Amino acid sequence: MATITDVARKAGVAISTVSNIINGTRNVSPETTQKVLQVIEELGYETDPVARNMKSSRSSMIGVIITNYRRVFFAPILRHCREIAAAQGYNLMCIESNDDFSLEKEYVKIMRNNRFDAIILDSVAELDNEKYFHYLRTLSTKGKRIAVVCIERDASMHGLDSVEADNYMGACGAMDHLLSFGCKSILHITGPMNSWPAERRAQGYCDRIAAAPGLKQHIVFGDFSPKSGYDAVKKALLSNMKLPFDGIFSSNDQMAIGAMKALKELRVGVPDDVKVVGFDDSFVASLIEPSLTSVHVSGSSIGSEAMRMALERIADFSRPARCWKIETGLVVRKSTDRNAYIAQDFVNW
Amino acid sequence: MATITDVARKAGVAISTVSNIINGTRNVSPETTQKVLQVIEELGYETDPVARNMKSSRSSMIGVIITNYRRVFFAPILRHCREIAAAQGYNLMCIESNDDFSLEKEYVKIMRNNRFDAIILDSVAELDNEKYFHYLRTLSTKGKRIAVVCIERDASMHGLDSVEADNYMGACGAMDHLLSFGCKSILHITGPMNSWPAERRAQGYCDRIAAAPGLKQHIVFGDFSPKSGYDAVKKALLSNMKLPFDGIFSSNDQMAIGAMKALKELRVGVPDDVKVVGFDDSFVASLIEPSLTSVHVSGSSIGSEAMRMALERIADFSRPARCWKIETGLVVRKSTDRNAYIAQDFVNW
DNA sequence: TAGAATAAGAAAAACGTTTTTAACGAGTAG
DNA sequence: CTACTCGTTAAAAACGTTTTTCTTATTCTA
Repeated sequence: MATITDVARKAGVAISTVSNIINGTRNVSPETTQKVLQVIEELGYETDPVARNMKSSRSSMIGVIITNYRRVFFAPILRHCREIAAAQGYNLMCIESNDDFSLEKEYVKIMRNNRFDAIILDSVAELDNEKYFHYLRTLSTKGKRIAVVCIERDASMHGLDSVEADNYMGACGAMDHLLSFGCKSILHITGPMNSWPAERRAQGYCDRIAAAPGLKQHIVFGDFSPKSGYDAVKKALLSNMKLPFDGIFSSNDQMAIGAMKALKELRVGVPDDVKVVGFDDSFVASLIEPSLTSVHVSGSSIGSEAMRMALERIADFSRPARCWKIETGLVVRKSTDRNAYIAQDFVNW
Repeated sequence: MATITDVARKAGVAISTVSNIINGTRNVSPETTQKVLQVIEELGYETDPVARNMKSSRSSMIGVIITNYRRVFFAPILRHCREIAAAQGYNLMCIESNDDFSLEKEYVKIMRNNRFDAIILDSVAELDNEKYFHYLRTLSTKGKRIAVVCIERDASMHGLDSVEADNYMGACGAMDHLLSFGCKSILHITGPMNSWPAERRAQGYCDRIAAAPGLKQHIVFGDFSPKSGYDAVKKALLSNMKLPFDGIFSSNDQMAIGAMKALKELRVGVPDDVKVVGFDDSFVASLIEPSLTSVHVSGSSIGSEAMRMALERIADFSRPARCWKIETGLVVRKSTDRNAYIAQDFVNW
């Protein structure tokens, strides 16, 4: 591997001159530039990113920490993060925390120590974990500055840029949809306890139940996995002789599908006996039969907005933190309305 | 951030002594060790990985390049890669090439320049791309040594460690299964052209068709996306009045599910009119209705074996390259056999 | 035309480590 | 008592950049 020294020597100029040409740091005469560029070409020289990082504390790397690769929801987020980052010369590096806070912290530290320029973080931390969020905040304030953007939660009160889908309103919309069919008993299958979106969705459920005269909460705890949705229904149905609910609002699609699987095994009709609504509108929603009504969350928007925020933050660390809310929208399919039809459904997959 | 110099000064020893203690490079007297360790604790010193990398060309990072996050198949691979790597103190960093060879090359280069210690690579390169594989080979032979392990293809003839599912035999098994039901016309939906597993699976299909008296090839090209499976069936059925096939062998589950969706819309019964077999046995296979018969490929084995190979390679760059074959197995579900039953199906999800 | 301002390039100092080489006693053998 | 090894520790040289400071030559202004 040729080094900058080799280039300088072969071109007969000083090292600093080569550096200035590469980075456009200072004026260099056209002739010198020309010659150096040619030598760089000849030698196939590439700047060593590690040495550059060492000296300038820029790595050109942006890290994304997601909770779980199994959640198909993350695919479009990562895709768009990468695309936006690449357009500005940044390289994406992704890791999964496996819903484990200590693993998340470990990777944040690794990225900090390696001077990543930004971190897009889908955290599982409690939102009132003052100490942790303060620590995250220091990453963008003290010394080497690392832009931190939270996704799927609003951490702007902690001084962190955030991008979040409007999970609460999405849940309300889903509930309104079920209620509009006259559902009298709606089961909610939650996500894992440490998921902020899951918490917001549950809150929407609770509020709508509270506002509907005569309706009672019926909650089963899940963990976003299909199996937990399946188990939730099996459990609820085994303990009762007659059908204890006529609607299901699931905190994500994958559990909703598990739930529908269980219903089918138990010969319960969807949407006739039970109407089911999922969340995320991930690709599986349009694939299964009956297709799944779901709250659409634009992963691509989350990904690109989060990355845009990160890049803006890198450009200016002084502006105040913002939270970008992404609108959700209900996509009605056959799991609630047997006549629903969407022309170009799952066209993106 | 405290540096090693701060530690040395405060402990009243030389920098090299501190380094030796941290890395266990040389004997240091117990008293000195004790004192230095204490100072490290007090100062909260952490070794700067960038500086270490600069000097020693070890980054403690292992990169994984997968083709596409949308393929749910990758989740367990990544999970297990991370776990095995973490046990030895390595950090995983993952990126998707989006099935794009130039992007793949770019990321290989980035990982090389950043001195990643190993790269687990799901390449989309043509297997006869001598130049590229030779380049990959040089990464582990010349200068700074980077262990390269290919997954989902056998690149051992190019001197690269490989881990690969036995896609060919898996495909043969799937075909034998369909043939055992007396299927007379089997449609194959392929994966993308640049996917080696897809190529092997197609080869298994072709060979079994050739060996079966009176059967003809019937191939539609897909790209692993559900939509392409859906389109494949729609196209095949629109052009014919009567059902042109009684079996479908799809190169992955996601296309098989798209195909089944199309069949359902066209009121074709599965498994009665058409029997469907997928590949990968991903979590969606057990979720849909009817559940999907699929060739099981252990993503967890691929992930952990690949990482193990990488770690062994790091420990010894001289041994010859190997290819580890992962056995596949058919998981029979209701898309081929209406009476199939699996007790703890999709228990892992 | 003297003196200052400007431009281009060179030299050198860092960044925080690892690793090689050197230094210094103390113990041991001849 | 010299010479040698051995066990510790210190000193210094890298690793490949960026960036600050220093030269030198050239142009501009009064």
